[in-house]
Parts: sequence; C-alpha cells; structure tokens
Amino acid sequence: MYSIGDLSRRTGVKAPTIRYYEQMGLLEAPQRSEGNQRRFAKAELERLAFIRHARDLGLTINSIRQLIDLSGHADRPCADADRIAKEQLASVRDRIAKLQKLEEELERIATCCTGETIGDCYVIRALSNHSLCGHEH
Amino acid sequence: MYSIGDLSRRTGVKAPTIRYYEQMGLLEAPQRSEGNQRRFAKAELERLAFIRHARDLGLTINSIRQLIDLSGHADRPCADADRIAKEQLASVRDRIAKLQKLEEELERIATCCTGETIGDCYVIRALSNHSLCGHEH
DNA sequence: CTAATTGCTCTAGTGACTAGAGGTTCAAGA
DNA sequence: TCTTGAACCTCTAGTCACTAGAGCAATTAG
Ligand SMILES: [Zn+2]
Ligand SMILES: [Zn+2]
Ligand SMILES: [Zn+2]
Ligand SMILES: [Zn+2]
Repeated sequence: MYSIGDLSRRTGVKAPTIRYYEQMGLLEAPQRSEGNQRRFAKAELERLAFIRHARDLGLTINSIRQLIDLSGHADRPCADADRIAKEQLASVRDRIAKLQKLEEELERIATCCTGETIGDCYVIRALSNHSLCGHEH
Repeated sequence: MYSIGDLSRRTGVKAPTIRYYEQMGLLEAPQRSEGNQRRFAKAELERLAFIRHARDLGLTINSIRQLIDLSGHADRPCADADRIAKEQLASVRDRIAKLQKLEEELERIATCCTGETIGDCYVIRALSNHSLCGHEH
C-alpha cells in the first residue's frame, strides 16, 4: 500500500495531479486509511504509469479514459484503440506542419532586422504587413 | 467609423474577440456612439490586423502588448522587439522538436499493431511499457 | 413605426493542471 | 506516551486565449 506521496515519488506525478486523475475518472477511488488518507495498491501504480505515458505522448484525458475502458475487455477487437493512436499521430503531424510554417516566417522576421530603431525595425514592419510573408498561417 | 461588426468582417476577427483584446489592453477603448456602441477609426483597424497577424504567428497576448508599447516609440532601439521575435522562434523550434519525437513513437505505436483483440494490442502494450519506446519524451 | 439585426455587459466554460488556504493525520524521536 | 513536523485532506481559484449564452438596448431597413 502506497500513500499518495509514495506514488508520486515512484511515478514522478505530483500528488495534486494524481487526485485530479482520480476526479477525472482515470484512476479508481483508492482505499483509504482510518484517517481518510489514500492508500494505493500496485495495480493503481501501474495504471498511473499508463496514464502518464499516454499523457507524455500527448493523448487527452478523454482518449486515455477510452483506452482504459477498452483495456478492461481483453477479448474485444482492438480497432478502437488503434484508431485513437492513429488519430493522435495525425494530430501531431498536423501540428508539426503548422509549426513549420510558422518557423519559416519567424526565421525571416527574427533574423532579417538590420534596423537600429523601432522606426525601421523589420520585426514591427513584418507584423504590420502580412503580405511580406511567404504564405498563409 | 466602423462598428464592431464592420471591423469583424474586415479582419476576420470575431466581435467577442475584439472586445476581449480591448479588455486585455491590446486595443485602446474606442469612441462610442450615442447609444454606447463602439465606433472604430482606421488606426484601430490597422492595429487589429497587427494583433491578428502576431497571434497567427503564435505570439502571446503579453508579447503583443510589449510590441505595441514599443511601436509607439519609433526612436528607441529595437533590440527588445528583435528579442521577442527570436524567443518566439526558439519556442516554436522547441515545440517542433518535441512533437517530432512524439511523432516517431506514435508512428511505431499506431502502425505496429498486428493483434486482433485488446489482449494482444500493441497500442495498449506500448502505452503500458515505456521501455518499448526509442527515447524519452 | 415596426421588425430584424446588431450591439451591449456580465458570467461561465474550455483542458490539464497548479497554487493556496485552512484544517487533519501520520510517523518518528524523546 | 507525547510532541513535533511532515504529509495529507478538501475546496476554491487561477492559468491562456478565447467562446457561448443570457438578458437587454440600439440601430437600420422597409
Ligand atoms: Zn528590429
Ligand atoms: Zn503573415
Ligand atoms: Zn491493436
Ligand atoms: Zn514512451
């Protein structure tokens, strides 16, 4: 049996975050001590590691809840789980593509200023005038 | 003189967002009609375009406020403006690098499942076990 | 003049936490 | 056994950049 602090140290997840996951229904309400403090079993530690790993990969609380629900039915087809992973991959690729466009524009904006004063600063001029940009964002 | 709806149509920024920018101090409080409705001058239209462009490039409200403050002093050195742009570029690059790591892991996780059921789904196994990952995230 | 549209303010909700207040319980040393 | 200090509890509010909605007032076209 782990206290919330033990669990926190073992997983690197802060105690308020663990309580938050419980509130969001990702962790089941654990047993309590006589004085009402949380006492976690090993299964909860493993589930928390699962949650943390999924969060580190950018999955939302909602997706993680779905995956946890699925993982309780070992005999069902895994198409839903695969779909969630593929959607997350697509979303990450989408964000990368958008950020790369920004990077391109920002590189120009941030490195082309040869001015000395605000009056002729390329940063300010470029922000005032989108037509200096190479594409939409 | 533009109403908030005129301004919205001309810039593509929704009316509540325009009010929000005013509240955040990015737009100065505009003149009002007799009936207390906002009436914007051309200068505000240009400033709103500036704000919108900066937002599209990912700058925060705070950075934009600083840039607006700077742009009122044409004779001052532009080092601060240049620094804000460079910091934003660095932040975008940082986010791209992190997302690319995620992309790599997610690609493996999302495409390697040859299982049929949750019980042997690679997605679930990979999320349960970070040691299957190629690197940290 | 009337009806439709547009505008006003204010409040609350989003996601995934984080910080703080104000109080209680636990564990270890004396 | 007692005491002290760390850890824990619940609850509320704040973060960021909006967005949605309620309930009302002003404007504009016919
Ligand atoms: Zn400059
Ligand atoms: Zn642009
Ligand atoms: Zn699968
Ligand atoms: Zn991993």
